[in-house]
Amino acid sequence: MNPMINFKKEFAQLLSAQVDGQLTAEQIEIVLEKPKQPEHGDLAFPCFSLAKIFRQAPQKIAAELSEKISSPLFEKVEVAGGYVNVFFNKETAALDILKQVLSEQGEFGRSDAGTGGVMTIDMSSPNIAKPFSMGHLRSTVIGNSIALIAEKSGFKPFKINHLGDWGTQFGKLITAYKLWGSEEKVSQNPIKELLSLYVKFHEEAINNPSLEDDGRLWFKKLENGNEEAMELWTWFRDESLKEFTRIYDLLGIEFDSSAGEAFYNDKMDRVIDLIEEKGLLVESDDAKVVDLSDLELPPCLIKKSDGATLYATRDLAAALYRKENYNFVQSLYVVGNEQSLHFKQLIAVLDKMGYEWANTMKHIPFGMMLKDGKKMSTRKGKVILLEEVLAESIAMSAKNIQEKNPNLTNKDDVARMVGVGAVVFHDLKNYRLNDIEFSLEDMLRFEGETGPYIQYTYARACSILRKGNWDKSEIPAEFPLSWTEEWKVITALAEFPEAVKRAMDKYDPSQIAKYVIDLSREFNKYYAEVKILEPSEKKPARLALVSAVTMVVKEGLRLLGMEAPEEM
RNA sequence: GUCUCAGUAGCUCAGUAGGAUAGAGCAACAGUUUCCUAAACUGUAGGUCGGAGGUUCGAAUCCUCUCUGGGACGCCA
Repeated sequence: MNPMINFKKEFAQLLSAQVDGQLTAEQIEIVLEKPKQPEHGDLAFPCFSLAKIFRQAPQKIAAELSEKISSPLFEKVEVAGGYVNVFFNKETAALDILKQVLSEQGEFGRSDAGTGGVMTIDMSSPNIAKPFSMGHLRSTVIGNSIALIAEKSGFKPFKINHLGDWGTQFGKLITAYKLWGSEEKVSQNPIKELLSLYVKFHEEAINNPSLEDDGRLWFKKLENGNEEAMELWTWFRDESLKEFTRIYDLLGIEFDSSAGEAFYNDKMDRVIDLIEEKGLLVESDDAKVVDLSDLELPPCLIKKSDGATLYATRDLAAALYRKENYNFVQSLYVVGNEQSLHFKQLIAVLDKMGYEWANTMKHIPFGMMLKDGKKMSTRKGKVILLEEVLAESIAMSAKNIQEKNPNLTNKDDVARMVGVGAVVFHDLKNYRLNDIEFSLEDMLRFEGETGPYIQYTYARACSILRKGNWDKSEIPAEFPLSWTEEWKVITALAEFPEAVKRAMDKYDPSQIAKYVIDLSREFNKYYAEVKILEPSEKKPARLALVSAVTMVVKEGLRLLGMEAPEEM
């Protein structure tokens, strides 16, 4: 239980008892707000809605209410404008919060809201034979963070890397390889060579449209198990996975399943049969579709005129497979914004098929990584490689360490944590749906609201604890403090559980990132203002506070998929 | 054309189940280290919240219209 909730509940109950039954404590709790200005206290009740009911000026109501509110939890109740503002008893509140954080440590903020239900998360899903681009980073880190937040919220996350290892693109690639490729070149530098073949295919296809037909033909052969096609496909796939694994290792991300699109090849007929059985399959221009016009959606294409399957068919098969094998209570798809229509159609088809669990599937869209204000296109070879960006970021971080802390023992490790952290945090700190204009300069900025800033805050706090010989298992029984300087840090700590809840409710890791920025800012101000290690009767309590900060910052970073170096 | 997402300080963004004086970071300028890591902190400057109506005691937040930009819209994924 979040300690702040006690204060909120107390205030709401006291108010409720004074309003002639016009508002319940629960209703009041919802409208209670945290004032923006610290001089307005810690919690405020706006009286405007009561003004109508009682036909009195809100200021007058507030004044009357304030006289009747008193509790040992509050040190002061004031009236300002139409608000009743209360100030918490800092000693009591601080003690409650610190004791809780220090005893729960990394468990602080955990909830059982998910009641152990399985949440599948379709994420990352890079395309085989294409480089791992900055675009895929978003799905990967957002999905990973949502999984961590879900676990903390009582779900059982199940991360699925739905590899793009099937589709017409492979027909195109095989065509291009047979025309212009060389085994030697591909072996030497697989991804780069395959990408340039893919790009060349699209360049040539502009003047030679029959290439597209060849591509489709080769894909058809692949679907029919043609030996040559299968051999090439397996080769391309293996080489790609090697590269992807290198990146996932760097990011510290693992999957519970890497069943890609090809995995569902033998599960397609059944889905199509099922759709047909329900009488949903309609023929249209030689293709098979499910009509969705009653929902004002374009029809969902199930089978092409040449009999080959499509993306939607595979996703339907995958949805069915996941429900049957994992029995999810929620199924998330962390996939770009531009595919919203596809997921609307997917859910609509499942709904029409009579699966009541269709509405437990959720598309978690995110904005695009833009280059010069435009979408990046693999076909035109306009991609930015994640691995190169990570390498630059790590190099930059190593350079900083060399300048600022040359005696650091595990330099390489820390450079990796900070370099990777900078890139991950940059991606997660803003609202998911915002487009991001790619800027290496922004990404490698290590000052201000950045990953390194948070990690630095953590390292500084750890340094103090080391010098103060703080034992983190020790929880002092009392803290003889007035808590004026530390009050903002303490309230920031108390807000962590709410940030986790918000992040879960909105499937939005940026809620955690923003929280961790706020907490770090408050701590850094405190650090600049108060000499924590200076001998004083307050020192043990201050160390306890610093210890609590390290625990929450570290846990916040963990939920974002980032590491926290104890020195940097 | 239809649908959809967005427009807040020079730049990047918070703030939206309506609430008090719209907040940060970067960039600019001025400071802070004999003292716990200056990847930090303090201060100055910077705004008709795209525009116009409307609802309301109260609107960046809700409704309508409008302008601008991104994206999607059947045989790619």
